Amino acid sequence: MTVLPVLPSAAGACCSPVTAGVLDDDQAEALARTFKALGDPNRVKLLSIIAASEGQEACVCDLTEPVGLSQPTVSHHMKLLVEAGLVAREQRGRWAYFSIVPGALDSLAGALVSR
Amino acid sequence: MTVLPVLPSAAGACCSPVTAGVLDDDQAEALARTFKALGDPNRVKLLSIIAASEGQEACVCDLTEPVGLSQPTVSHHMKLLVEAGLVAREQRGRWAYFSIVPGALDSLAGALVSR
DNA sequence: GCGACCCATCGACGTTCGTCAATACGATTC
DNA sequence: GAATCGTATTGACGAACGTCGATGGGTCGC
Repeated sequence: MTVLPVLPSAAGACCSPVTAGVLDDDQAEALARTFKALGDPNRVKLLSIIAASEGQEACVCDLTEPVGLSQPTVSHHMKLLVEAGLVAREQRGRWAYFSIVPGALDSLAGALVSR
Repeated sequence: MTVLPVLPSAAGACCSPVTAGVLDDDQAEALARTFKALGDPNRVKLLSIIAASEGQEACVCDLTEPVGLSQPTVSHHMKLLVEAGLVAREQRGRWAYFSIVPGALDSLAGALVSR
């Protein structure tokens, strides 16, 4: 099926910049949840590795070695990135391919820009 | 003294987008440190309150009530935002005024944009 | 100088996070 | 079906985080 868990948080975040008025609790929490997913060096690095890979996708086996973490730990980080709506997971055969959700980072950047 | 701890992280982050290749450990850690500062709903809200205030600045006394936290907790959050280079602290009389560092959020957004 | 005021720091507490080894699950191959 | 491979989940542990009350340290007005 590969249904993408596109969170309403990301959609809501794109239209309410931090500097455009006082955010309500839901908006602030949605934004913080996404930023928290980027609040770990290994997850940031994982994201950049995927973006720099062939066809913007990579499997866990490609990610374990560059970050120097165990396979379960990488799988855990990837789960968080998927739940944050930043990365999509697609099962092909016995490999799981991860790719960056198009526009996810851009909409997040839109929540930071002053105008 | 009011020396602003302008972190090299912010400067480094502006020129190395996540999607422009595999980040090295220092770049990833610098980015993650900034994102972690935004990984709490109350800090995101504090940031928006400051941005929406008169003259883009506010004192702790203005911030305590909107977020519903105690004064020491707000002070703690503000310290983290200052250390992340997102907010500047200026002591005027017995009040401490906080303001958003110009361009800080924009450069952070630049680290997210795909191009 | 003495209160009153605003803010930062300290110590403490419960919660969440990052990590791993061990194990379980699903798909492929024989 | 059995063995193998890639990945996810579980359980456990120490570390870091968010929060508060209590306290300390400047600054202003009396």
